[in-house]
Amino acid sequence: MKDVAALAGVGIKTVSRVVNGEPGVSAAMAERVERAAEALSFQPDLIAGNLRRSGRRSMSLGLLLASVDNPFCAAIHRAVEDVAEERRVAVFSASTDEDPRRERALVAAFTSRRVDGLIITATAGDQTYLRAELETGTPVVMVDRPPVGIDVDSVVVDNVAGAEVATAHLLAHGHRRIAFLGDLGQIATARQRHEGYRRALHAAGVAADERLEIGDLHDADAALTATRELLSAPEPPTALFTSQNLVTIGAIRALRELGAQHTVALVGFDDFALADLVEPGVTVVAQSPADIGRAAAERVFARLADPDLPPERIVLPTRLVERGSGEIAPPADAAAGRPARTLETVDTGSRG
Amino acid sequence: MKDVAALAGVGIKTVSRVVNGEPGVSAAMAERVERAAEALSFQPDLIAGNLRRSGRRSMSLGLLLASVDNPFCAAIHRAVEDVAEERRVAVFSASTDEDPRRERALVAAFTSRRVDGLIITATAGDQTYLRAELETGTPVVMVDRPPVGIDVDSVVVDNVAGAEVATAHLLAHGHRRIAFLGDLGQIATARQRHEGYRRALHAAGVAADERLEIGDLHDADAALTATRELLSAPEPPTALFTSQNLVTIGAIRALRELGAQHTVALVGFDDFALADLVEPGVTVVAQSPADIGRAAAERVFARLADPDLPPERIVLPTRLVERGSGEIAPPADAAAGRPARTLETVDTGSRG
DNA sequence: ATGAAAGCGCTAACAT
DNA sequence: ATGTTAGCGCTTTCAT
Repeated sequence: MKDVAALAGVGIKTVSRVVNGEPGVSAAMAERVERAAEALSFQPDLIAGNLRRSGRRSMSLGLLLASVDNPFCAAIHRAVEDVAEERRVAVFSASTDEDPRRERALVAAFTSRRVDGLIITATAGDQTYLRAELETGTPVVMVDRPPVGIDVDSVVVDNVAGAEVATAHLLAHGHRRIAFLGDLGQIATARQRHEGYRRALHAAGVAADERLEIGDLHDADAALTATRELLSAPEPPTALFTSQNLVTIGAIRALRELGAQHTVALVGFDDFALADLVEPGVTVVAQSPADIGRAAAERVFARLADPDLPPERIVLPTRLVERGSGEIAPPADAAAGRPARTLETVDTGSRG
Repeated sequence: MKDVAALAGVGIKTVSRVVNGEPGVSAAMAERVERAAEALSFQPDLIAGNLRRSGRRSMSLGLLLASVDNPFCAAIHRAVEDVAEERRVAVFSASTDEDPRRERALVAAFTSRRVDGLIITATAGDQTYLRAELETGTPVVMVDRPPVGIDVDSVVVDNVAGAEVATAHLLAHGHRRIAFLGDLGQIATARQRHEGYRRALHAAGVAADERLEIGDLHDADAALTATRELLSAPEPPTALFTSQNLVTIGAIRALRELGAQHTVALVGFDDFALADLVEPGVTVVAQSPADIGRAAAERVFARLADPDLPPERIVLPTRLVERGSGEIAPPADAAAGRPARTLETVDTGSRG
């Protein structure tokens, strides 16, 4: 900038004015400065500028996801990017792999770069370590999972209700032995989905059977093994409720391996690509990750504009998508001793 | 930092030393400074620090993808992140949506933030606009597609060879009417895959039929429509070669819609999740996006360490994965007038 | 309309 | 072992 000023034979402040399109510069002068800037292929240093600029914004945002490589996270990512881009804000992203220590390290990495806001998929434990950030006024929004130990904005779906709908759907189709395949117990949404499953069983007067409830499945392989074992046990389930993307896929692999995909019913939490193309199509309780991401990013900017906003909990809807796997009836002999079709006509009222 | 120095009753430089773990500070002093820093919950400003620090690194990297939301791109993204994280470098990412203007704007957004390196999936046209960046010494690595108009590092796969293998595979199974479904013509890899397709046909002595070559398909819907039309034409193809992820998925939808998934053969370029779970499994020429991303990121850091490295073109292998859809033989009457099984025993030699 | 000086939060170079 | 001064590239404030 100094060089540009020298070349144009003007003061450094005039260059600053021209570059930032500030008023108070004659056309002739602006022209001259622009030519000099062009000649030196000058590009203003946004970082240095914001060091002194009022508001002291870095025009960047930090996004913490389970993994940028996970389709659910990636959809959130894209929505956040789109909202940020409109405001000329760049986004840093990183993957926690569900490791609380990584989460803290990455937050530190972002805050030391003075991001204007933080969007976080919390991993576990609590987020009290964010207190310092909150005091400096940095907006923090939790996505997908609720905050623990701090009172900040969050964007979540009603996991309990979604899981209840999924389970009720299977009950309505006559199932009584419904297995629950859950993600890591440390993940809040995994626990909530388990809770919804239990509530639905209870509401239908079906006793929970702990042998049918498997947790701590974080990838497709673990889910495959667990499903295989479940189905080869003495009293196998007639239906599965899988509480997450990868778990659903693992379960599908196991069902196909056993040739049981047309006899054992399946409802998954989370939609995924090609869910309609496998045979049978996979019935899911879908979330809209793009909506989650957009809402979170918008909340960051809203709070940046008005720091006094009270923390808000934004709850987005889930939606049951019937594709076949969830509408399979139990075998005639499976519900022996119980009125198998009692709930057949119950409407879960959850579409849309 | 000033405040910390004041509270600890020391000079500002001592604080700097303690914070950065530089030698030459007595244990007692360090202890005192650390306590003061803790009390004020001081977090060093990495950006301000790097303003003066020798080397002048921002410890950040810019990654330009077609879309962060695309599984292929997301896999690259994750690999880049992992390499960068080891070096305590944060990564900015953004999506071009194949728009050259967006590409330029996003590069500008990154360079104005003084990223230490740029990894770019070029969209179209040429990248001469990057000249200025290159002169400042910023490492630029092109991923997935070769650079145009500039001589920089790149990490690509041999698309021509991969497409040739895919097409030869179909030819070897007796097909003579093989359709090509390609991505946007502006995309270099789309053109290369088309070239490989043509070469394979030529090598087998099969005349190209332009009615079987459809281009400019960028999403699943476009591919679905195109496939539907191809298959309902007078002389439909007996096999399809789809040159990209989403195009493959669109084609699968069309095949199922027409009930033709077990009669029309299909080989896709790019692997995708659940390719093995649809019926029949989808035969693909797979790339390894994680390897691509890792190689690109490593190249950035290598060039950062030694700016005089000559630009290198890193070519990664593709691999044919047979899953069923590519091994379907043409109907007995399809090859009328031609020696349908001549190439049956040709080994493409491309596995691994 | 234009420019000089001070300073953003920090590190480099050089004292002491 | 510790502190002082200058200055990174820019914007602010205040003068002209």
